[in-house]
Amino acid sequence: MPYDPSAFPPFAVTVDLVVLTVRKDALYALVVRRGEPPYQGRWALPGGFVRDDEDLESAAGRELTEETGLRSQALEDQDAGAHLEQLATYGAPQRDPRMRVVSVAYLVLAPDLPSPIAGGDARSARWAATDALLEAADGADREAEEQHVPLAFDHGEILRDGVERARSKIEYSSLATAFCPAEFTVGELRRVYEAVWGVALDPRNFHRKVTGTPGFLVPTGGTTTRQGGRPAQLFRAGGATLLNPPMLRPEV
Amino acid sequence: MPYDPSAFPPFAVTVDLVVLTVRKDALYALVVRRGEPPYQGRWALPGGFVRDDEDLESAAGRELTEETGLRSQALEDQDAGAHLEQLATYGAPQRDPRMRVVSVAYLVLAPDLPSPIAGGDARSARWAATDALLEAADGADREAEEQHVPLAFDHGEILRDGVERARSKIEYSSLATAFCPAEFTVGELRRVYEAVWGVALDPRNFHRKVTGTPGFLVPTGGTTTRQGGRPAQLFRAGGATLLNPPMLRPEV
DNA sequence: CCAATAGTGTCTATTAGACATTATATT
DNA sequence: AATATAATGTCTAATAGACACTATTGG
Repeated sequence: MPYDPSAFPPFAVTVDLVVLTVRKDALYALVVRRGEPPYQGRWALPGGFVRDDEDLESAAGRELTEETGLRSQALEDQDAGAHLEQLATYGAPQRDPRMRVVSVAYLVLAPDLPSPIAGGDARSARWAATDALLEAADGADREAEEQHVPLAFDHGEILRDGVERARSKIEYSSLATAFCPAEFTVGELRRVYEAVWGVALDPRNFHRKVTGTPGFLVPTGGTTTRQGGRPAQLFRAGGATLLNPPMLRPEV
Repeated sequence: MPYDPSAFPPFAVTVDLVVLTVRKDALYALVVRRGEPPYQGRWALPGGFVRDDEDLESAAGRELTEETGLRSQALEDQDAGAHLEQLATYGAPQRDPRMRVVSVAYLVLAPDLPSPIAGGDARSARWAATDALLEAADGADREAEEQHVPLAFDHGEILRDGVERARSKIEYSSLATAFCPAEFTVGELRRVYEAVWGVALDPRNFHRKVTGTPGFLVPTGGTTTRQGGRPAQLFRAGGATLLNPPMLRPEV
């Protein structure tokens, strides 16, 4: 096709973030309250327009920092910080009633933050259990109830895809450690798996499995009793990104 | 953010296709020759602009039909036709020197086509071995050689991501059948795995594994000798999309 | 006959999962 | 002492992988 700037329709491009964390033994997502129409007053995923000279991943990282104060951490990096990866792109013609918007969604896996949310636009941001958010997206009949209001736009669908991505990725990658602080115990890592998958795992088999997978965990030498009981060894994430053999999700 | 149409920079949105097929026991990708600058004369992935009122997946399906005559087949459908799924989105600011373009890449897995390519713009389209295309992307030193010219734009990177997606997805899904005709033998399916992974598999263990995985294969009753030797049973793809247990790629 | 592919059977080392036991902290 | 969590050990059924063997075509 010949180059003709008038031959293509103009789009707005945004990034939306599915920021997940584990707290209170459940999976939580970051949502922000919308201040203007459409969907005024409803909860939505954080996000915003991609700037003129900005890479997509840079835009996602910038939005993340603006909303949470977290530093993003691309796939390559190993240091502390949240894991960030591209999730999928959503571009149905009427997904935003104002104009044609294509949104590139990014998935962020973050440890439970000490301060609730320390960002700029934090007044109207909160963590919400993904269970409740996704229930709302399904059962549209009882919206009147407490938290059972679906997310704005197609953000319910995006959140569902993000949760499913997280659930499957911790099977065959070491990403579950992204939900943990820099140093963590085997029990804490197990509680991450249990929260994300929504199942109970045998602590003894889990311990044998993760400590036996090469490159998954590296002992730091320290111990902690923050969970009560016998002191547990502290680990940090090892260099391995792909787990072989994978962690097996029960009865799938 | 308040709604202000002048507040966001305009983007062009395109779809690019990674169309893969198995032929001659190797993985091949569809490429088209560029007629205009930039990268004039170079090979590129097929693709084009998303139209004003068009869904992203519809645009990908339309481009696929235009380029190959194939009917696309979204994830839900089970009938004959190529498998189509979203791969990833590429939006580096300078990836197209003419203007800011965000490209949503789609992955298509197609059976080996009887006629080479029966589409509109087929004059300058061909199947190319992915090995050669990706070698070119790596070793930029010997571009002078036969096919060792890298793909236009960032299409080498997109192709690499598509091949990697295909390699990993046939492990835990029944997608390998998308490379086969409607009816196929266990041996033909095994050659698909061998071509995509680039390994040799034990025919006897493979047979036991795939026929023992519930929902993977459904016998049609017919037989064929098109491969020579003893007649082989014909199968079609079963309803299962996720394989449990997964096929295991050797020595990864 | 031989060569080629299809299909089934057998053996073994490994492993997932169930569960016992010991260790070390707090209350 | 009672209780909680950590860590290691044992047993068994299931399985991946190696490989023997038979079946059925074409040349």
